[in-house]
Amino acid sequence: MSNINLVRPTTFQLHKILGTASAHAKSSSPAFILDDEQEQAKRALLTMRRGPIRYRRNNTIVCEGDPTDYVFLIVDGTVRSCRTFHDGTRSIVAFHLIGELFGWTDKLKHSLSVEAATDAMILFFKRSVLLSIASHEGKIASFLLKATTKELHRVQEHSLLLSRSAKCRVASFLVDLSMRTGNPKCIELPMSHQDIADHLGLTIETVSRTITAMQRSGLIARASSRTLIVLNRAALLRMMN
Amino acid sequence: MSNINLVRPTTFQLHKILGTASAHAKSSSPAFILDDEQEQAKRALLTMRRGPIRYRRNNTIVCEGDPTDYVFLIVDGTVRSCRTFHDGTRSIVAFHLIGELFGWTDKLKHSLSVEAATDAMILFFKRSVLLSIASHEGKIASFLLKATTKELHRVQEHSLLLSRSAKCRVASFLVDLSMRTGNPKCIELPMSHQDIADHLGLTIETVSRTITAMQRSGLIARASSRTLIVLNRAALLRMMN
DNA sequence: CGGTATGTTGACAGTGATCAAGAAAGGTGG
DNA sequence: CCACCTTTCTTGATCACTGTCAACATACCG
Repeated sequence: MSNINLVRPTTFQLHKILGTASAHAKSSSPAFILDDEQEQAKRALLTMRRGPIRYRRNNTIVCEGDPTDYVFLIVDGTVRSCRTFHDGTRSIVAFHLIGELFGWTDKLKHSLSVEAATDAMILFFKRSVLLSIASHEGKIASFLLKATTKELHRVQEHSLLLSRSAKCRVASFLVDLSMRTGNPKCIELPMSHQDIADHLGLTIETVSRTITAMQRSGLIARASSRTLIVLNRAALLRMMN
Repeated sequence: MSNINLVRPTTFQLHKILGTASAHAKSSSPAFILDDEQEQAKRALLTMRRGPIRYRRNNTIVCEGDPTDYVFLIVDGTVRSCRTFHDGTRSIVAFHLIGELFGWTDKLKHSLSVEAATDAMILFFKRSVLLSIASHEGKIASFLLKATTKELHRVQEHSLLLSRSAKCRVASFLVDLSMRTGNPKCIELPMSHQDIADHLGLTIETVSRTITAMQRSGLIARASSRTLIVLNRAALLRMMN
């Protein structure tokens, strides 16, 4: 774990983040934790936080094989969970955006590396403490279970994506990203094309060609190098099949 | 949910299954639930079971879109979690073997279909009941969290597999299956080649060719149409990279 | 024993990878 | 603000892995 820089966030920021996380969780599922329980869970979490620590782009937050002492919450930025194979190829299992909790496991060692895809601020929670609190605090247990369940859904959908065509993969990725960031019309890519390629099981050339093709067909336009404008959402959705 | 036949299992069978499930969970992770808590969790689960129901091979247990009223435990057989796309292609996200709990979600509707890959016996647990018990019974909450975490790990590894070569995918699948069934030397395939192909994002022809190639290289032998003998495990592991 | 489902093998085609070159973007120091 | 350098992205030509189509073989089952 290589901590580049240590920054104290304002209490306002923390509450904003945790608020974002729970609001997000609530909207996509039936009543799972009551609102006052959410509040209690939040307060309990805040008292046991460590950090946040600031990471520069492409720095490693944890390596594969590191002990699973901490769970992470993204205060700012985008991170990638990935593995680099012996032949040098890399696969990115998931991107995690602002407000998301990740890195939970019941293993002793992390099975994936976690790296900052952009400059990022990360809050740390000691896993053992989280676990012991969860054992007698139903709200924390529910919070953990919900975060894990949501992550499971996300990875399931991603695994389904990987056996489809390059066009479908890129279209799905862009639509999904626009949904997650909450702006369906304008897609700000926080990661490089290489990161996208490694996430979709494609090469950077194929990603580039696919996006260029979408542009030529009038589905999207480029506002800047990493900002896409959705011109024909219906056609984009059709491309996902 | 189409229940073909209803069979009452012996108490012996039930305890065997739940015993298997917890022994399995225990071996692959650090102390998470104490043993007596495991026992209590088991007993609590047993009192709220429904079924088991018997399903014939290829019958549907739940359809994508069905309400998520129940969570499932496999008493016997192998099931597949899958999705069929508009163009008729099918992808299998995961196979679930005897003793595994699956189908947990925080959504209102199942996002995947669940089908019997072999004749199977399934125990049902009402999700709402499980959830309300979990809110004040730490053991059940831990049980659920652990099952979900384990499933998340499995799907993560699978998504990593899908961006690798056909040879690597098939080799990894066979090795993984031999580990899960607990017999590293003899692989009894409970599912068809078509199922394997749909799981690995390949065609049935490629799966067939790859297995034939392994046989010709002396890595494996065929005892019967669906039973493989591992002759050179080291080479098989090397093929996984 | 015959019929259907499942698996195997070959010939060929296509999607996406690889290799290579160049263009654009971003960052740094003068 | 510009020159310079590095990183990232784009585009083209070619290749290879895996898919497609077709025919046949084998297993399974009433």
